[in-house]
Amino acid sequence: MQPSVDTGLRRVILDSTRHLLIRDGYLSLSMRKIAGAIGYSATSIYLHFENKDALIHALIEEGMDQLLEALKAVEAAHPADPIARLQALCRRFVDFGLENPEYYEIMFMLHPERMDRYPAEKYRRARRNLDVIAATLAAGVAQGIMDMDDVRVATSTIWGALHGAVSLLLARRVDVRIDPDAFVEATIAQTIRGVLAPVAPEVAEPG
Amino acid sequence: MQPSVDTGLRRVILDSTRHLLIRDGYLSLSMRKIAGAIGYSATSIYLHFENKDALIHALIEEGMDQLLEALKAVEAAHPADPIARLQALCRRFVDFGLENPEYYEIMFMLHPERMDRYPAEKYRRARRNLDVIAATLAAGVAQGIMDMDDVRVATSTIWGALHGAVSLLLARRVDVRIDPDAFVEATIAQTIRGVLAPVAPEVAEPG
DNA sequence: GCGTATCACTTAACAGTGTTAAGTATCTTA
DNA sequence: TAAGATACTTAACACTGTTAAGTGATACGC
Repeated sequence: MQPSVDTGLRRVILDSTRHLLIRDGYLSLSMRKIAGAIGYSATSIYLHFENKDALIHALIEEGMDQLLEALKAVEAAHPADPIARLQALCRRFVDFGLENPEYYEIMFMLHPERMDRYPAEKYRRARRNLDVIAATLAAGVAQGIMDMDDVRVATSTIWGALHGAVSLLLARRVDVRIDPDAFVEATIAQTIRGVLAPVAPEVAEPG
Repeated sequence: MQPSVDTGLRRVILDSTRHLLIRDGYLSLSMRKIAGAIGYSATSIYLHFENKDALIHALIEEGMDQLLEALKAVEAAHPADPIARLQALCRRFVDFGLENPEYYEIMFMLHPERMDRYPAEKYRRARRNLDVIAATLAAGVAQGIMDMDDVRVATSTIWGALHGAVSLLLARRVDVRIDPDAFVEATIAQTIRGVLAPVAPEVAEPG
């Protein structure tokens, strides 16, 4: 589909588009604007990307990889305690969204219909991020400190809760009288609580 | 701003726009398309609405009122038990989103920047929906069967979790191997669990 | 060296968008 | 009957993504 040889311009387009996206937002991102920024005609972009959606897809992939890297780092930093790891993963996900709002928007807030149907292969790429959470939940269940009906479903509900919090914050839909940090804290706390195993009632705590 | 006398055309525009929105989606909604549907020129719409955003705002208000009505009905159906009421409210919210995806999209998934700044008065209108949840939480706390640091924050986190679930489902971002109903069930269950008061440990259950 | 093909790009254009300025009937009122 | 308001229209502007056709340079086979 794309020319197998990377002429260099493809890379330039990607970098420039990312820059414009972060600076001006997705809404004002146009092919002609990108073209102007790189000093080429708008149609030259079509020599390197099938259409605008394909260009955005490429950026989404970059964002997914970036997020995965961040989550992997968190995972490595908390090898022992799945609860602490889950908490740190949640926080990192939320922070990623709040720190990269334009990236988060194209990654998670655009409809597949609005985008050209997001190809299955790229869905898989996105799902790798969830796998980090799923692995943490599985570890928690294995250690007996977490409890849930289905790890896969729980992974998605956690993701949903975090995504809801991030997208409401980004859209400035949360009541201004509520401190955003408190909102995030409460969301994560509720998320963690939802998967904790109930304290074993028959065994008295030592001391 | 708008002519104080409702000429009738304003109402026709609103009805036709709602119809087109539901049938074809927000993405393909254009002023000329609306104009064609009502048999007037596109510019005639501007005699009744300041711009496209104002027209969408009017539909959002309708949607908010519709949702409020639904939530109020749920509230009335569960006057005694705040937990059952909260559960029913959550389900009704999710169902509203899934049953009215196009409405839900303009109501909750459009950015305020993307829209003309959503006027404060209308934010208040939207917030009335949350007040129903907040009142239920307050009732639960008063009865000692719910527990949370801050009712307002908890209201928003619940809303966030539900909104996350709905928007992921609408965007078809949830793993296809996961049953949507199970996903919704788990989300609501987790949401409820997050606000329940811990079972008093010193009092043994009867039997 | 010559002709041809290919590559990387351009210009021009199409069909669409929201929106504004100016024009035109019709109906009301002094 | 003249003036003015009302409710609409047409034409146009500046933008959008995208495609078809054209251009100039470079590479390649003979």
